Amino acid sequence: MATIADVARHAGVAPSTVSYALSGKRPISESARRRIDDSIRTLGYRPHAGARALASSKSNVVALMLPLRDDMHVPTLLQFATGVVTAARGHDHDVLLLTHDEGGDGISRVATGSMADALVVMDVEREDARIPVLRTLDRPCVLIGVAGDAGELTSVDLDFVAAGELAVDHLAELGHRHVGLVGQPPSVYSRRTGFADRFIEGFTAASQRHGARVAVRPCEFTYAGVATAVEALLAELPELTALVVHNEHAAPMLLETLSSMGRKVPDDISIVSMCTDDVAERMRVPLTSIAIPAAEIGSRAVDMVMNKLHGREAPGLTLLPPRLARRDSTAAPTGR
Amino acid sequence: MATIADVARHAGVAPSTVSYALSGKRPISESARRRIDDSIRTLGYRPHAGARALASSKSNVVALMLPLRDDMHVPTLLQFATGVVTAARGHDHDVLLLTHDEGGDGISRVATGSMADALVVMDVEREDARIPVLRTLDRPCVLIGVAGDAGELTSVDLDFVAAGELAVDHLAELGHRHVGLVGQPPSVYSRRTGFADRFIEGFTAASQRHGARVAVRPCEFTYAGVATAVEALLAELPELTALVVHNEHAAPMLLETLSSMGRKVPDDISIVSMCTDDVAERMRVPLTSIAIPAAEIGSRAVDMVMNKLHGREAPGLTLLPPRLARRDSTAAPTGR
DNA sequence: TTGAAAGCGCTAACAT
DNA sequence: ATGTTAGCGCTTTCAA
Repeated sequence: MATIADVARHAGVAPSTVSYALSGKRPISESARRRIDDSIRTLGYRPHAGARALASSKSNVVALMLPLRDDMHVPTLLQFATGVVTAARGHDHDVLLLTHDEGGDGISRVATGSMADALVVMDVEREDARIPVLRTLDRPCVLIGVAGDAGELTSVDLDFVAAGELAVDHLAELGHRHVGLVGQPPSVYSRRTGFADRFIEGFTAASQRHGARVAVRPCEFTYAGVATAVEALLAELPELTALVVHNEHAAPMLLETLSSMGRKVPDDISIVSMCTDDVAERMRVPLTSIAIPAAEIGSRAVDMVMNKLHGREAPGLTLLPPRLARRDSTAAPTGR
Repeated sequence: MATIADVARHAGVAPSTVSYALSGKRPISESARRRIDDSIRTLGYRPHAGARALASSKSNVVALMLPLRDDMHVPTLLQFATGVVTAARGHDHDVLLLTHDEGGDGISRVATGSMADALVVMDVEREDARIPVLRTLDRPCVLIGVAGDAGELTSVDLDFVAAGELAVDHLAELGHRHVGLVGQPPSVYSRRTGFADRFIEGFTAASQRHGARVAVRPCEFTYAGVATAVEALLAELPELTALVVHNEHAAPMLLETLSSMGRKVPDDISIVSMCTDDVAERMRVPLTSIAIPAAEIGSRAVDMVMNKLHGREAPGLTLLPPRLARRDSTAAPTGR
C-alpha cells in the first residue's frame, strides 16, 4: 500500500505538498499538481483513513442509528437510510450503521471513540434514554422525528400535524363530514414516538375546523385487525363516508376488507392514505395519498448535521410540509 | 478526551501496560488491572479508533454493500443487514454502509483506504463489474448470493435450487400434477442475479422427477401483472391445481386475484410461497411458505469473512438448506 | 510482570 | 509556492 511519502518521493515534492494538493488548503503550482496527480494514479495511492482521522481529528464518517423494529414500515425506513447515505457521500462522508438496540452505549462508543464525527438518530421517543447521552456528546447530532424532551437538540421530520390536517382538508373540500382514522398499531402509540400522535392532532384539529365528525382507531397489520378497526369506526360513525389511513401495511388490507363488505371506493367510501407513492399507485384503486418524504428527510438531516459540524447554526426543529397526491380513491360523497 | 497516556499516568503504569490490559495480549497483575480499570472508568477513556487503526492496521470495521433497488423485497434486505450488523458486533466490529451504486469505486475506496478490513457484498450479478475489483483486494470479502463467475470468491446463500425442489416436492406429495410458477419481475431475470434462475432450475428438475407438468411466468408487482401471469399460466396449464410464488410482493395480490376469479385456496388451488414467515402468517389464508433465512445468511457471511480475516480457511460456497412451513394454503387437489 | 521507545501515515503549524 | 517537522493516540518490539 502506497503512502503519502511514496507519492511525494515519486512526484519529487514534499509529503505536505501532496497533502495540500489533496485537501486544496493551499495553492499548488500547476506543474506540481500534475506530477502529484500522476504519481497518485500510478501508485494507486489512497490516504489511510485512520491516519487521517488521527492527524486531523476528523473521521469523515457519520453514524446512522436506525430502529429495526417490526412495527415500522421497512421500505420507508430504507428510504431514510438511502437519503442519509446519498447526502453523506455528497459531503464526502461515509456512513456507519448502528441499530437502535445498541442504545446510548453504541452512540457513545462511536462518538467518544472518534469513529464518527456526527450522528443521525432515527425514531427517538419521548423520554428516550439516548437523549441524555446525545446531550453530553461533543459531536453534533440530528434527530429524525420529534422527540418530546429533545430540548435544544436539532431535529427534522415531516410535519405530521399538517399531514393530518391536509388529509381532512381534502376530504372536507369534497364534502365529507364523517371521517374515520385507521391508525398505527397500538404499540406505536404506547411507545409515544410522537409522529402518530401528531398526525391525530392535526386530523382532529382540522375536523373541528370543518365541523366534521370523526373517530379514531389504532390498527394492527392483520386482516382481523383491519376488520375490527373498520367495524368499530362504522359503529361509532354510521354515516362515515371517508377514511384516513395512517398505516402503510393496512392500506391494501383495508381496500380488500371494504370490498368484501360491499363498500366501493371511492363511491361509498373515500380513502386518503399516508404511504409512499409507489404503494399508492400499485393498489387496485390507486390511492390519494400523502407520502413521507423519507429520502428528503434523511438527506436534510445530514445537511443539517454537516452545517453544525462546520460551526454553522442549524435550526432547532425543521418540519417538512406534506404534499397530497390526488388519485382515484377520493371523490365527493354520493347523496344518501 | 482522555488518551491512553492519561490513563497510564492516572493508574501509575506505562501506556503500553494499559494497551496490553485492554487487548489481553499479555498477562497483567491483578493490582495493575484493577487500577487501570478504575482509571479508565473515572476518566471515561475510549481508545481512539483512528489511532488504533493506524497502529494496528485493523479498523475493526466491516463494510456492507447493499442494493437499494426497488425490485427487491425490502424487509428481506433489512433482515440481511440486521444479521450482518448483529454478527459484526459479536465480532467487535462496526458496519460501514455502502450502496450498490457506489460500485467498484466504493469498494476500493473503503478497502484501499483502510476504512474497513473486510467486506460483505450483497446481490452480486453474473458479470458483475465489482468482481474484478473484489479479486484484486487484499481484504477478505464474502458475497451474499451466488455470482456466476465468482470463481474462488467466497459466497453464502439460500440453496434456491433446493427451495424450488422443496416447493414442488411438497405439492407432488399432496398429489398435484399441474403446477404453475409465478416468478420475479422480468427485470430480475434479465439482471441474471442468479437466485431466481436457480429457483426455477430446482422447480423444473423436481417437476420432471415427479412427472408433473409445469409452466413458468415472471410477474410484476401490480394487480395487472399478477392477473396476466395467472391467466397465462391457466391458459398453458388448464388443469392447474397449484401455484408456487417466488415473489413476496405478489403473494397478497395473488390471493386476491384468485378469489376474484372464484378460485378458492386451497380447495381449488394450492399455494406455496417464498416469503418471510410473518408475511405468510398475515395473509387472509396463511400461506405454506419457504422463508429466506436472511438474518442467518447475513450473520453467516460475517462469520465467514471473520474467519478469513483470521487466516482460517472458509468454504467457497455455502448454501443453506431451505425449510418449508406448512400452513393453510396447500391441500390435496380435489378430484375433478 | 512491566517500561521505554519506535513507528503507523497523515495534517498543519512554522519556516523559507 | 513549497519544504521541514512535530505531533495525533495507539500498538508492539525490545529490553529489563
